[in-house]
Amino acid sequence: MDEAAFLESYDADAFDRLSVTVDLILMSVIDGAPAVLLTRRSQHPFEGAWALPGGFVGMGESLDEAAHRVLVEKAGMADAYVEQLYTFGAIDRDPRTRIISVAYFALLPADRFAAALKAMPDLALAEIAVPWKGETGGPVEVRIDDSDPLDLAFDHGDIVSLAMRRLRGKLDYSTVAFALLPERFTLRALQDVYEAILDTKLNKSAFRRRMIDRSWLEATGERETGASFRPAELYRYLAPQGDK
Amino acid sequence: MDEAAFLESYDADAFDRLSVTVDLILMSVIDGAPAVLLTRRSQHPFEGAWALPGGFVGMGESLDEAAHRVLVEKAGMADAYVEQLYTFGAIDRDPRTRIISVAYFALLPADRFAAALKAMPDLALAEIAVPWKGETGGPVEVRIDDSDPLDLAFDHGDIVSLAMRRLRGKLDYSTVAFALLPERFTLRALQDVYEAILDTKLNKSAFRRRMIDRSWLEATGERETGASFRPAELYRYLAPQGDK
DNA sequence: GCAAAAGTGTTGCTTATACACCCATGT
DNA sequence: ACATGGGTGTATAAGCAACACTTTTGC
Repeated sequence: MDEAAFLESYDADAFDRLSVTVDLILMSVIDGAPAVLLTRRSQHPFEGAWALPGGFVGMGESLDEAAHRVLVEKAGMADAYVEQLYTFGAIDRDPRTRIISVAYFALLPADRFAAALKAMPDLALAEIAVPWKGETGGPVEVRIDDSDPLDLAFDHGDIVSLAMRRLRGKLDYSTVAFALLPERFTLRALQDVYEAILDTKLNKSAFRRRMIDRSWLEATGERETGASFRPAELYRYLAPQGDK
Repeated sequence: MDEAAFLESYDADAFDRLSVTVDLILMSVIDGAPAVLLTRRSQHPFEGAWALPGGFVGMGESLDEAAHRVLVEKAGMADAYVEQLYTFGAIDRDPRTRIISVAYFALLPADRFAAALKAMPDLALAEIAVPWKGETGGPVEVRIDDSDPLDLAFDHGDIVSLAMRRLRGKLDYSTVAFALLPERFTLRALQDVYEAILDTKLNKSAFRRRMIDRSWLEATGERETGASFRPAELYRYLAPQGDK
């Protein structure tokens, strides 16, 4: 049998087929704290509980395409920095049937949420707190408006914890922080993002030098307005170019 | 309708269901070079081509369980350090039907391959070469016995490239290197692993100090035998304990 | 004694931290 | 003028690479 004939006669049902979803961890830094976008479930299972926005992956779309579709349809965002996080595949993670979830995490500047929150009333922003002072893993706490820590639907609490860990881990050696800021920003705003995610105070001059030496930044020559003190210079993120 | 009734009536076919596989990147360092275990395909598609060992995920097993099953059945290994790498979900990555693949990468000491290679004649070890001298991504070259670079089946070339990049990235800040060495090893052997993966020469004394300062290592007091020169001390990996 | 590799010490450079100080703006 | 945060310089400490050197074994 040649390959064409083989493919012609291939039976896709010879092996089990599973339901596959993508779930989105849409993160930002808001008022000095990391935050994640949640949606209130309107159906069973976990009706009324808070969950990550997600959706089933269709036959005709890649995983990345599905993630972008969910970003638009369920989270009300036009676009964002999106990156695959991890795939969750425990047998009983969903009470309905066997469902595998590919988690994507997305980063957005704080101001990008306003429109979506207004348009879609089942969405809310939750603050993430990292109770473990050390570096290594452990669950995080998620709160909406200073509530008690929420129990998220499914294994979404684990997913958010992993996303938070990944964000911390990538902060220093990658450019993820810039995805959390508007196009122009001050070095102080950049440092605030770092401090919120790492939950520490950083030294001002050391931070400035490190950032400028990396040459990921370009001074625009423009300055902040409206402050009642010396206005700070606005910087812009420079995508790495030569990369050698 | 309450939740029990909802679950009772849930139709798992309301959404598309996809075929899901796990593919294993079984890596080691052999004769001073990174290596990966490949299997020769005996069926269409890509009959005769080299591919990663893999298998379909069944309804009744988690992704991690499926990865371990493939490790045993397809790669002939009893156990190994295994970690999820990435999930590949392009629409046409498999000519048969829509198949999503969750890639796991596994690390083993060089001597653990001999038995499997003998017992399963369709397996082979391929050497990985990293042609790009810089840090960032790019495809790697895979060779069996000094052949020309192989074209692997499916998108397995991309998968191996990503695995190699991940291995490099994790080397410095994690303990993956110890998974590539036997239980007792010399500091020279450890340095050889680092040099093979990073494809650079490292400074001896700086390397020794760095490793010992990390306190991941314990001197056993025993020494190498059989060398015609000063025998080196044997060390053992100490799993991080307090972790604080 | 010689070859070969283990193992140590010293020096200098690069990078991070602490802290003091000056600068520019609105009130 | 002064309060406030932006921005810069310097001094000290920590970490790392280069290199020379000493030690221990088999032959």
